[in-house]
Formats: sequence, C-alpha cells, structure tokens
Amino acid sequence: MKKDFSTPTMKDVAKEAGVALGTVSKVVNGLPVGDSYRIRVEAAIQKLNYQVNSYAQGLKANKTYTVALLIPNTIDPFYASLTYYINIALMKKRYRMLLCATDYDPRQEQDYVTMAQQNKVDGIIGLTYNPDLIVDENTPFVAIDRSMGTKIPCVACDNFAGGQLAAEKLAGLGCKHVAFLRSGSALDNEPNKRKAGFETGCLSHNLSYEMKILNDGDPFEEFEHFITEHIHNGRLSFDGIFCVTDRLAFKIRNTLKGLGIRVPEDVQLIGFDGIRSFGNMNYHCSTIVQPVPDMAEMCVDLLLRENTMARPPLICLPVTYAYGGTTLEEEPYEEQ
Amino acid sequence: MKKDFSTPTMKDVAKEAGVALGTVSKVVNGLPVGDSYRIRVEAAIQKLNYQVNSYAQGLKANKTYTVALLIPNTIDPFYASLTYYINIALMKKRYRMLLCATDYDPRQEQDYVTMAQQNKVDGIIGLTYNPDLIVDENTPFVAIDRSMGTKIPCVACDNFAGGQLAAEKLAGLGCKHVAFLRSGSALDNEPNKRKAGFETGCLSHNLSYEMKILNDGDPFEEFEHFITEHIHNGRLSFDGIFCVTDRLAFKIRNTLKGLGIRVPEDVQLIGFDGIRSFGNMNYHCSTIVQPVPDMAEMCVDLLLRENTMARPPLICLPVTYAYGGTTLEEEPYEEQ
DNA sequence: CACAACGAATGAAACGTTTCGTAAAATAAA
DNA sequence: TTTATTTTACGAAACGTTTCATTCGTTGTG
Repeated sequence: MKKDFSTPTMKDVAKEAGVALGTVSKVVNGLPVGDSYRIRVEAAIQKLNYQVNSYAQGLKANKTYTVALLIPNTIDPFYASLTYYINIALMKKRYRMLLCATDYDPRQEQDYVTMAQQNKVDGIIGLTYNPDLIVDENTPFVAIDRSMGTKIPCVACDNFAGGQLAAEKLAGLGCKHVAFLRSGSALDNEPNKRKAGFETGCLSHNLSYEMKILNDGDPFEEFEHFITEHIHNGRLSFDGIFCVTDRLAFKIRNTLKGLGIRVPEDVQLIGFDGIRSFGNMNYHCSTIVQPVPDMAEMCVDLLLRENTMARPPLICLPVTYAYGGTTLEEEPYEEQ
Repeated sequence: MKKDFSTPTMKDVAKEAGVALGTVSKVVNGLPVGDSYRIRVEAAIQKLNYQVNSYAQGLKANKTYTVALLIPNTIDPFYASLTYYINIALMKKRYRMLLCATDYDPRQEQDYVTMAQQNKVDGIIGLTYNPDLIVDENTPFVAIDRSMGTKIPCVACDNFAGGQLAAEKLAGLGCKHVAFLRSGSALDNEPNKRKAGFETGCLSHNLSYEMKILNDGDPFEEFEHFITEHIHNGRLSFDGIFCVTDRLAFKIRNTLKGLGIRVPEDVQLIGFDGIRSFGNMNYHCSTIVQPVPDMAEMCVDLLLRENTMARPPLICLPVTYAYGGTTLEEEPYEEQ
C-alpha cells in the first residue's frame, strides 16, 4: 500500500525538455504550442512516463469530473442495471463514478451525501426513499424515481402510463376482473403512480378490479391470505393480476403455483420493471419495461447541464410492454 | 454544474476562531489540541459549515482513499454481487470506490487502469480476462478469478473443490453417468479449474462422464446439438449435468424443457456461482455457491495490507452447496 | 533601418491541505 | 525570583497543477 516511488511531475518534464512549466501544461492540455516545443515535451513525457496528477488539477479547478451515485445496492437487478447504464453514460462524458451503496439506511445516505460534498464531487445522482435527506443547495443533484422538491429534477419512467398499459393489456387479453398488488414504501414516490394509472386504465377498459396495498414491513403472508380468500371452489375470482414490481410478481407466481393455480391459464400476471434473468436472458414474467438506458442517459444529461434553469422538475420516459410467459398472448412474442 | 459558491477553507476557520492554520488542521484530524482551542475551532467549523477538501489532502498525502473496481459490468448477478460486497468492505475501511465497468473490452480495461493511475487511486481490484493488461508495478492490484503473475495476488473461490463437490453431490443423488458443460474463456483462469475438480470427483465416486467445452464465440446451439445427440428413444443417456455457471445451467434447463426432458426427474442439474433471483430469493438451480462476501472482504484486506510481502499469490475460499430445485434431494432443503 | 505590433514561451502566484522547525507559554526545579 | 525543561501553538514551506501578467523574439510597416 505504500507509494514510495515518486512519480515525475510537470517540473521534471519541463527540466527534461528544457522548456517552461507552463509550456508542459499546455501540451498536456492540448493547447497551441510551437511544434518544436511540443515535440520535445512529448518526448520527455514518454521518457519519464509522466502522468498528470488529477488531484492537483482538481484542487486548482475545483472540479473533479467525478459524480456520486447513491443507490440502495447493486444486487437488485433494477438497481444493478441503472448502475451499469449510468456508469456508461458518465464515461461517455469523461466523468468518473463514485459508487455509494446505501442499503436503504438513511444514516448511510446522509453520510454519503456529506462525503460526496467533501470529495468535491461535481454532482450526485440519487435513488433514495429517505424523506429527510439534506442536500446542500450548491451540489447539483438529480433524483431517480422520487421527487425531492422543485429545485431537484426527478427522472422516472412514465409510471402512470405503465399502469394504464398494464390494464389495457390485461383487458386486451380477455380479463374481466383483475387485481393490483403492491408492497413497498408508502411514500409519495413515483412508482406509486402505477396504481393510479392502473385504476384509470381499468375504468376506461371496463375492468372491475381490487387492490391490495401493503406498506413497509408488512409480511408477505398477507398477499397469500388475500389470494386464498379470493379462491372459491378451487377457482380464483380474478383472472388478471398486476404487480407493482417484477420482484413481487415473481413471488406471487410461486405462491400461485403452490396453491395449484396455473399461470397464465387460470390467471394472467403482469409485473413492472423489465427485469431479466442474468441481465439479458428471459423476462421473469410479462412486464412493463422501464427504459433504463434512457433514464440513465437523462440523469447524466440533466446533472451536467450547464444551464441550471433548463432543469424540469420531473421527466417521465416512455415504458413498453414485454411478453414473459405469464400472459396468454394472441401471438406470443419470441421468447429468447 | 457551476460552482460559483466558494466553500470556506481552513484559513477562514482559523481566522474566525482566532487560531493558527495548523491548529485547525489538528482539530480536523483529531490530533491533541488544548481544550480552549478545540472548542473555539469546533464552533467556527460549525458556524462556517466547513468541510475539508479531500483533494487538497490527497495532493499533500499522495493518497486518496479511493480504490478502483474493474469489472465487466454490474448487470450479471455474480458481478453485481461482488460489486456490492466490495463496496461494503471498502466502506468499512473508510475507502471510496470508483466503479469501472469494462464490458469485457480490453481497450476500456487498459484505459481504466491508466485512468486509475492518473487519479492516483490507492489501488485496483480487477476482474478481467484480458491477458495483455499492463499494470504499473507501483499501483497495488488484486485480481479476482484469474492469476496475473506471482506479483499480483488472486482471490477466487475454491473452484477445484467446487467441481469435486458437484461430482460428489451428483453421485450421492444416484447419478451414474454425468456430463460437464462449459462455455466461456479458454484462458487459464480460475473458473476453468472446475472441470479438473469435477473430473477428479467423478473418478473417485465411480461416475462415468462426458465433457462438452465451448470457447469464446462458440454458439449456444452446439450445446443443444450435444444434448440432442445424446437422446436415444426419448431418453437422455446421462442422468446428471454439471454446468460451469448458473447462467449456463439456466439456459440448459430451458433447452431441456423444450426437448421434453424433465428436470430433475430425468436429469439432475447443478450449476456454479450461487445466483439468486432478485438478489436474495430462490436459487435458479441447485448450485455450488461462491462465498462472495468473503471474497470481497479478502480482496480489500489484501489490497490495503501494508506489508507487501504478506500477499500470497492465490487465495481460495471455500464453497458450499445449495439446493435450488434441479436435483432430487433425499431431504429437500427448504426452498425459501 | 528603426519601430510598432503581434505571437508565443516564461515562471511566479495561487488552489487548500499537512508538516515541521521555531517560538512562546506553562510548569518544574533551583 | 530565576533558570531549566517541557509542552503547545504558530505559520512558512511544500505537494503538482493552472493561470496570467510579463518578457522575449519575430514579422511587418513606414
């Protein structure tokens, strides 16, 4: 871990090349310099294997070309995917990414924000459900999936439209009576618009529906209970289910299997997120797909946008539907 | 993106508190200082909302408390999990993590290593299959899953023992004739020891076996072909399969389903890695589980170890077996 | 040929820390 | 009270860049 080897500095390069310090700086930064100088400096850089010290640069410029990503973890496939695409989007703009996994812990989230500011990151992209998070006004911040006040732009998929789309699909697939299942944060966050969208969609497609909403900490068993009490004479009283996430849909699918109810023959199931096994193989269920690469790109664009005024408070990106084996498609899509 | 607001410096704090610069530095770093001074300085820090500039610290100390993680992506569940636990392990030691997703691109890998050195990161943890990667001798490096010469320590699970364990399990489950399937890099990397371990295990448990090895770029169809040509009268000629990864096992499982061969009734299937759906739910298949949290911890320990001599070239951590529905357990484990 | 005008290299100063030799204050000994 | 000794705060220097006012050398014009 020790760094006793002393790396050459611009001064060394200048001495080696027999030019001034400023000239080396110019060459390194691609600014115009007389050819004879440039050649000598480049030779010296080669010879000494010189590398700029970007922390000295950062000190001078008060800019670090680093952005912090605040996210609960990288294990949940949705977060993992966001992380990956945000990393790529930042790379494209020559920014580095400091990963801050918070494990949903408000304390860690706050610590990371403070740390991020100490590190003088140029901005923060944050997916957090902590309502009390204090973000310093002068560190640019972009939120994902939760609005954090008018000063902070929020990037999300069009959750409302996603809910509508799910209802529309279920109606199109012949469902008459459907259910919406949600577990998760009761906060006024973006994903909770899926419910409203679904209701709207059900109404406009003449679907009758039921809702089962669980908040933080509620046990999964309540869903099982909800389902079993809707079984009469071995038949489920609804023929379509929309789950707020693929994760939940996956659990429900297993539960249904355990109860001897067939998916999709007895009940059709649609999830939300567009999670795939192993990143690029099958979908776990038929699902509303979030445009993760676009969302990532948008976050980075907004964060690095020079004109602070041009930051709308909320950006919704369009969702799509994908077949994943839990619906009775008229013409099944190719399941890869 | 602009930072016109000028943050207070130590000098400002010193002036506010009426003490010397060095005194503020000591307070900030928790070094002994007279109580009356400490109190005044702390008050001033509060008042001005002072934050240390860690890039100035880095410039001075030539140390940045930042480690780069070089990994193909964060979407593959195995990589995602490694990323998460390495992040945690680094946090514990108060280090930050710069995420460098390489997408298997040797060019990007090299760029990142160079960049990492420019950023003066204190070390690199790398999972890369690029045999030509040039790593500067004086940037500490720890490799995952591939040995990169005696100077660079490599952390892996005990792949050989994992292969043996798979054979032992299949034998214990009553298999007589088994197959090993592998696709992936032909490089002399750690995961390729799974094959050798499996062979050894088969021999010591009197299992006859066949191997199907595909290298980079070979199409998956060859596996299908391999399987179909081992079907005689609708029966598969082997009763157990060990796949080199869960990912492959997952694909093979689907293929078998398509061919009307039942898992685990007709053929039992064991994968490798210990991937779970959605990060913490069911295993995708019965599998040899890599101790990812331990591996992460070990990488960080090795990297930050002061004594360079105490870095063994290869560390193998123990694997375990987990039931995931693709084997006929005598007493099936609880499937969560 | 003299002088102005321009272009380009120079190098000192500054960024915000940490460190360390020096000086002052406090305590102990005479 | 004076001197010796210890303790503690002080503040200049240094880390490796970038910037910009200055200077030097060149070319063009009268």
